Amino acid sequence: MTTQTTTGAARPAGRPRSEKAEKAIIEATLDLIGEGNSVSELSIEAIAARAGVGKTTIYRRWSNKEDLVVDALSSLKAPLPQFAGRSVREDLITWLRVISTESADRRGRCVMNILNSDPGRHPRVMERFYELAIKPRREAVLAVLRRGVANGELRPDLDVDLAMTILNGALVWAGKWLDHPGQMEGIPDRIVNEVLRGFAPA
Amino acid sequence: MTTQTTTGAARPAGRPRSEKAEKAIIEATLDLIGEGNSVSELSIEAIAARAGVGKTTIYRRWSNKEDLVVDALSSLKAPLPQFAGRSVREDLITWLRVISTESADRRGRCVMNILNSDPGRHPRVMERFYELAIKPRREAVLAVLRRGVANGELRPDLDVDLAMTILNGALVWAGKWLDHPGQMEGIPDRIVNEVLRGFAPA
DNA sequence: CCGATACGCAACGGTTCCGTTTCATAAACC
DNA sequence: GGTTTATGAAACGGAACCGTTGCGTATCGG
Repeated sequence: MTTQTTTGAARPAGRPRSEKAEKAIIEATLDLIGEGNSVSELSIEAIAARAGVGKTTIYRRWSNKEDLVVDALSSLKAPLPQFAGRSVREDLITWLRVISTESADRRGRCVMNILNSDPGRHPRVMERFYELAIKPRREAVLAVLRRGVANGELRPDLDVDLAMTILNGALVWAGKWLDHPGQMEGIPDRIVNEVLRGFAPA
Repeated sequence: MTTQTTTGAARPAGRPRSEKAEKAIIEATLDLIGEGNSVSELSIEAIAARAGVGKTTIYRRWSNKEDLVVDALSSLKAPLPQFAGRSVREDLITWLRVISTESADRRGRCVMNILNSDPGRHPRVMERFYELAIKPRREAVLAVLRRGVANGELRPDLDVDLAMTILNGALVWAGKWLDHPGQMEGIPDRIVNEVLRGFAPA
């Protein structure tokens, strides 16, 4: 039994694990996902090489690839979009613009690539990812829609869940079939306008 | 110089290529795609094993994996859905129901898996696939929407392209986030109803 | 300094897949 | 029968990656 001077968990003897290496590994993982690699296509060797790290350093921290990916995705806490609240229309446009804009940076591409991957393939990864990156925002947007139902901006019998599926699905689908990001320019506004008015004449 | 008794292309001497083997190879390829394998994940060895065929037989016909996949997808000519034409609402519901139903069989799953794959990864495959399986149906549905605009069922200033993106995107997105196929039951009807009426009150 | 642990690196044996070659056999034509 | 081509099976060398091990070095606490 050694003398214990500090309270709390005993610090193990020897060289401590490198924070820098850990960051580099997670960054490398996110880079590779952002570049379009599916979870199945990720290889520990590629991650180690990209991070400038030995494979040992990875295996010492994570026992398998999925655990690593789950931890990497945990660093993708997306900030909740700030809704002005002046109108539901405005907030929904803001929401779609946020998605659209974020798809340009690395984190956004990560999110999109994971979203577009087969959910049945890596259930633990998807579950964690959903809780972390999707659910909070989903709740926030649902609140906007419910506010609209409550204050008469939206139909009282609107299915807010389905409404959100329509909005998100439309934007993602649009992004998938446009070659150049520039074409996404006015899409959020146009989608919101069309679905608010409806396709049928007044 | 040999005597030429038949007209047309000279039949080469020797054993002819087996039609059966060719079919088996393509079926095996579609099976594997339908089971969720991306094009990158397909391996010639797995295809050969599944088809009960030697690798030689594959390499003799296709010089690379993409050529094989392109040919395999060519056998997926989706029949155009038959629209009753009584109303645009009805035809759009029919359309979404067709997609939804087809997602259950192997060909449909193939289509969905290819659609959900990264378009930038195998451009030749995607291009061919779009021309073959997407474009014709897209044109047919656009015709339905234009008919609606012309006869007053839809708003005269409706953006039919965007409208179709919204419909398809919503359905695909809904299918992605439902675990059991049974939950898709009334989704097509509900989507069409919501987007025709619009989220805003009349 | 010493013991303990982590580090990057290189190498290991094992697996999967690549694209090619060899082989005995099968199926067409003359 | 003889020629020619295709077939399935097996094996090749090579590549990528797996998860592990050993090595020399670096970095902590005592």
